[in-house]
Amino acid sequence: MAIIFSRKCELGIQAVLYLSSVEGRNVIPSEEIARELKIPKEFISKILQELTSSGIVSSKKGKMGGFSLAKNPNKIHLLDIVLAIDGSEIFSKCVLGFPNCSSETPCPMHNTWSQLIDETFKMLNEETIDQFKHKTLRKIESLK
Amino acid sequence: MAIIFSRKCELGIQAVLYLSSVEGRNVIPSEEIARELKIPKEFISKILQELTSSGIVSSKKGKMGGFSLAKNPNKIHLLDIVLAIDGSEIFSKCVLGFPNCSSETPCPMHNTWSQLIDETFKMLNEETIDQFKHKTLRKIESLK
DNA sequence: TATAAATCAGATATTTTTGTCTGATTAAAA
DNA sequence: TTTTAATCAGACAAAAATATCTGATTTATA
Repeated sequence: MAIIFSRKCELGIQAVLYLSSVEGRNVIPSEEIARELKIPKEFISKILQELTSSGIVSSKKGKMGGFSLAKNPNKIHLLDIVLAIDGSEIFSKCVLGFPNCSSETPCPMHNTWSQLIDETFKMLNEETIDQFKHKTLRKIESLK
Repeated sequence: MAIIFSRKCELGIQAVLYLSSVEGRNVIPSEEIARELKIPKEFISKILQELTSSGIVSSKKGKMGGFSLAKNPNKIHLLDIVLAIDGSEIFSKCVLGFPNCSSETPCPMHNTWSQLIDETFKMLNEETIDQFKHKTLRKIESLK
């Protein structure tokens, strides 16, 4: 099966969007994120640990601890999360899997594909997570 | 890691492009395809079997047997190969992995992503493999 | 008709991804 | 100061994707 982002990346984005959508609270325990997004607690806390170490999320240990965004949501781009979890390979890798694909020795699909990937990159790089707040709230609601 | 097409799909496209690029020969044994594309013979013949059963490639058993395209290369679209191997999920699946994503209950990225996926679909659906012949020949050459 | 060269089917092995568990550590609050 | 509720690290388990192996079958040709 073809996929775009790894499952970890999908859930990482979901969790960051969730953190950006809750207002007036300091930190959110992973139990709540898991419950609201209907995903396993252990898995999402693993992912949030990764995002903590890459500086997108920050964590507070101990009782009353949990996770929060490490910076202003208008400074967090979707691209940051994708790069932190899935890396940059998707933007450089040959779509047909040829080992030495480049503009010098392009694969048959190289040019057409580059355009699509460039657009995707731009979108992920331009969109910041604060732009999704209302959409996220609606989506969380629809999961109930 | 993020991916677009599965490895099987990448190699399936490579193999079909290879078959479309050889001229004046009836069938090509998987050993030759594997050698030219520098990939394992057993794996590519497994993939070609799948493409045979979906009518894109045809096979001839026994001595002097091998694989060939089942139809005119200007009738084979990239999309055909993708659908045969990876299925259609990539075109309908929620990019953030939400279970119930649709235009009624869209995820935050739904609209932006739909546009990119539509463009990708169009490209795969419009391009036929005969259009890649010269590019394929050059690429094969670069692998040597 | 025997041999050689190929596909093909199914089983098995390996690797990667996904998900779970356990226990250590931390910090708030009773 | 003890209990409780949380992160965090690392090991482990399960599932999926990727790759290999074996042997049966098919067919051309010597």
